Amino acid sequence: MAATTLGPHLRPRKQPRQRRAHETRARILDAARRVFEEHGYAHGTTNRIAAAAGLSVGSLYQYFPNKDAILVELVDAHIDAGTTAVLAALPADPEGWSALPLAEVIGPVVAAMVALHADGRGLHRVLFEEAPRPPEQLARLRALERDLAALLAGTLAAHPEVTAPDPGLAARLTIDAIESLVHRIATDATSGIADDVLAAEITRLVVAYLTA
Amino acid sequence: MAATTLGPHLRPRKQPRQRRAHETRARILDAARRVFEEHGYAHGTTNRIAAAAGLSVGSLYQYFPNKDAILVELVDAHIDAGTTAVLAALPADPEGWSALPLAEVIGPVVAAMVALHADGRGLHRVLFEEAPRPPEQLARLRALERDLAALLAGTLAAHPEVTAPDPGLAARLTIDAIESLVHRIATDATSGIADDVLAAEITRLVVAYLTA
DNA sequence: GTAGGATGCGAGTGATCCCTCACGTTCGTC
DNA sequence: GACGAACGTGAGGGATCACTCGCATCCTAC
Repeated sequence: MAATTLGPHLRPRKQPRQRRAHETRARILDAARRVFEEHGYAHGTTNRIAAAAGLSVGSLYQYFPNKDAILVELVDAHIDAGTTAVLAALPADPEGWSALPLAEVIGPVVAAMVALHADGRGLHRVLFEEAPRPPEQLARLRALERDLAALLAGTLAAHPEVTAPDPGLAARLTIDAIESLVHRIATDATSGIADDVLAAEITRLVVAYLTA
Repeated sequence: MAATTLGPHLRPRKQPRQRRAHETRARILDAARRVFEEHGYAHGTTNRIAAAAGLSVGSLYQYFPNKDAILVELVDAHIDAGTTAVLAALPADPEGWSALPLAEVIGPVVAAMVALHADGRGLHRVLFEEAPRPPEQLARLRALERDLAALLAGTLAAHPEVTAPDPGLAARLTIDAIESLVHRIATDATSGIADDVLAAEITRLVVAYLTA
């Protein structure tokens, strides 16, 4: 769960030494979340973030070398939360996956993903679509998805319910379908679809696809 | 297929009277596509667009009142192309949909969507994710999706193969799944999945979901 | 209590970008 | 060929924004 390896231009200026400083750092990240959600990336200015944190810009730049470093930290936190949530939702023993009905493997993962996006709906759009992300972070995301796809492909190949002829392709589409549907619908506040209904329906979709 | 109804701040300054002017307008839109694709929205400056079109900024602003008006026109064109492609891919007679195997209704639509995104991969990301879209245009997109979902829901309810208990929800998820999977994978140049394979697999996914 | 480092401040700098405007060039018409 | 309208030009105004720097204030160790 290591964070993105940062170039020097994205590393914090100095390490906080006093408790006050740690709190200030947290206040900045919190404020950034609110400001980005409300104003979007372009209009989420560092001055606005500092003001929302009850600070001056100068202080903000003591903790983050530039605006994008704040963004990278928010995205990294979200990726970590997602990874943790998915791993926690999976059965502990990978060998046991084949013994469980497919819906009981997929269902909790989808539910975890939906829950992860239930709050801060607008923020996710900003972090993952609107804002430019540094190549290093994109690479990290890609690697994570690749690992997850490989893990899933192995599981699918071994699972008796699965009929998909190409487990690799099926794994890729499964992950993309879950991610993009969750992002698209759970992120849309006007969808009018309850989170649990959405999770159940996405699970139905994926299981149907894999066992067709 | 009317374009987005534009506020006065998005309407063109004047109508082209000479053929040269029409060509200039087209050159600007063409250049904008290339520039947005290469530089993204924020760095796709009007000066760069004008230069890429072999013009000066002043001329650009004779045809478009501001930068966003160019973007609106590009997005509108893409929406229109998508609507046309989907309608053309559907069987002419809506009554006949129930008589056809579901895969033969869904398949051509998916193939049309994939083809629509095969070129200008990066551009779609800029137009539909990165760039801020005016509310009027968002409303138009939503309305289109709502109409399409209603149309599809009716078809699903009448189709003998379909087992989904809630056709409205199923229609919504079907459309979102197709759109978001196409956007995510067809748009990703590094995916390594051939367009026809992708279309076939998305079709499999949707049909499996609807007939599970 | 006091020295020195850590933290906080905010007006200002330089850069970028959208858009305008005063003027030159080309086209269509008679 | 000459006149007016359509079209094209590009330097620069005005605004915004990321980021800096010189200084004030607070904290901690001795």
